[in-house]
Amino acid sequence: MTSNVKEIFAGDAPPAPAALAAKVRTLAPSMTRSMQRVAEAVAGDPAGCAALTVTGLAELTGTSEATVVRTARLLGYPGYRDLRLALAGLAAQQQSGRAPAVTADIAVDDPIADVVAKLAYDEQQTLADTAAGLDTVQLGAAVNALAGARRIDIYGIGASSLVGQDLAQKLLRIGLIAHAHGDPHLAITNAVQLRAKDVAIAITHSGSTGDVIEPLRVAFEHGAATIAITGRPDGPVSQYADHILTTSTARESELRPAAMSSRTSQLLVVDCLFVGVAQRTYETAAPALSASYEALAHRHTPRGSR
Amino acid sequence: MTSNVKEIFAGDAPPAPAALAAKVRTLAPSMTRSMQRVAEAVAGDPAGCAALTVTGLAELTGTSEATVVRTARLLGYPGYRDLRLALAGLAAQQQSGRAPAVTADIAVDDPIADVVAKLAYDEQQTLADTAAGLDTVQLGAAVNALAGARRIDIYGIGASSLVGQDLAQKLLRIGLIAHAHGDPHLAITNAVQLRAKDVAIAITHSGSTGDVIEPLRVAFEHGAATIAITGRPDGPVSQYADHILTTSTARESELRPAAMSSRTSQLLVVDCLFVGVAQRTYETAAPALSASYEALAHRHTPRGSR
DNA sequence: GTCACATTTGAAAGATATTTTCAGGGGGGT
DNA sequence: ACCCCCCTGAAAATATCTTTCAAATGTGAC
Repeated sequence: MTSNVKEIFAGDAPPAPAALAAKVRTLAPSMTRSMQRVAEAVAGDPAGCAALTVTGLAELTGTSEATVVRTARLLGYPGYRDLRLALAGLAAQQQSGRAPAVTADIAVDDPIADVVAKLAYDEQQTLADTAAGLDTVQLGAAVNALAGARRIDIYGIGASSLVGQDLAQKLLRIGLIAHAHGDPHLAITNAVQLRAKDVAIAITHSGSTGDVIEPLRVAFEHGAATIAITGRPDGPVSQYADHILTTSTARESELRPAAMSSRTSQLLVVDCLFVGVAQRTYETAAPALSASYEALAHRHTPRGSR
Repeated sequence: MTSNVKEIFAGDAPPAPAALAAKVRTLAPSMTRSMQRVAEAVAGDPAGCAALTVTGLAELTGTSEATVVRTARLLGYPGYRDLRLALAGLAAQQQSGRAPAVTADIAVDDPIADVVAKLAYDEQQTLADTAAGLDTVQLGAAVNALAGARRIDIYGIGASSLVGQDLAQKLLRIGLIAHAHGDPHLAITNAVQLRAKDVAIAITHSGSTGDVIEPLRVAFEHGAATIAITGRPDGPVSQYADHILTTSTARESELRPAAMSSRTSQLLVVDCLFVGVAQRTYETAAPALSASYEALAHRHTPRGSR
């Protein structure tokens, strides 16, 4: 047990996960020259070495396969194959570690990969914020109103109009009578028809979009239950809303208009409403959901279905 | 470039690091039964599988070595060896990183607070998967095509129609000529007008929505650049797409229809396209962006606007 | 300075693991 | 019920990894 380093480590160390760099430093002194070259390469560029075969690494370091294997053994692995796996793991960890560079604003010269990462991160953040800030009592009340509604009118303009359409589509699919209005005049004309047992929903990020507030006011005054989905719960729209659902406001930048995160936020709220209503009306919703799915099936060409 | 998934991925995607779970879900539908077993094992226990040899994994899944290799290829790796390395990386990331907060399906009797939490979590997951699985090379090419386009036509039906409208709205706002078509017949009628320098975009989660594929085919045959945003890159729609942008597929349940996560995924892709184009055309886009913002200001009642 | 010994090193043989080939079998369509 | 196509796994072919062994190199003693 004198000079054989291999024996010192025998049996004790399960292959090292991330302690590899440290182990290299620890053991370097006890290594022969060519082994040190290998260890150095491995510690210096785990990702690159993980991509190499024994022969490749041997050539890169100007040594032989045997030396590479000996080095792997010395580091505590049964063979080169296992060292390679550990190397891949290490590389992945290192890479994921330096991820949080994405918090910065999107710049004009950002490579496309950064844009993807930053957008995804921002939207995830928006979702978390929205979920955290959503008042479940208000949400529950809104769901109740919707579940028993005779008719549902939804008002939204611009980007919010699409969110309204999304909600209307979903509610229709579970058998409710919902309509999304894009045109402010038609919206008001229709709002006049509403009465108790009906529900009106206004979607406006700013909380002060006149074209959306007006129809909600009319609905409110005619006795319908009213819901506001807005990022400004203190805005004018709230005057006429029985239930206020707050969406989150994320910082915006030139290349990332507010419309993006408000849309994400609004959609989450809308999904929550939908699922809540679907739960409440499960008896009728379940068959309706599968029915609409079946009806669409023939619209898809058979190929690629398996 | 028809139905061969291998070719679709050839050359473009360097083996995925953390996108693996997402990729498994994306490609699972196009897999054969035994391949699915392998993919399932791999996605379910990356660490465990990384420790296995081809033969071991074949035995574990009750299949043959050949099938394991085939699965690895389908997932975008040159062979099993490389899949194994990626697996080791994934395992390392998982272990070092986050708690794998398991999300149960949304149940009928879930309290509303749980619904909010689960939906938010699922959508965050969808975003992460989409970002990880998005091919930035394809994305860059698509952005290039859009940035120089004379005219842009967008096809989407049902839920995807809203995504198309969202994209059209955004592109219009930075001075591009974009139109989202909801009606299949009008879409085809318009597609005939397209020629080189024009871009056609088809949005379909299933990749096999005839009403969307047809106009894309027409556009393709008239020499327009074509982009497909789909969850099934091996689907029929890809035949006529110069650039394929893959959206992620999340598991769905009765109360959480696939439409929800596919919409989230599609919107992220669309946002990436938009920001990419805005970067590329910054000179004209920047003034256009602020101009449209100013134009809207008077539509908001003064109170609560700041 | 030279010899003897111990140690390191790489070439090549040997053992595993991976990939490819190919023929039999099962499922879906007509 | 039949046929065709495509999936599937056994086995051959190849690549990769491991071991062996002899030559080369360095080290210390005389």
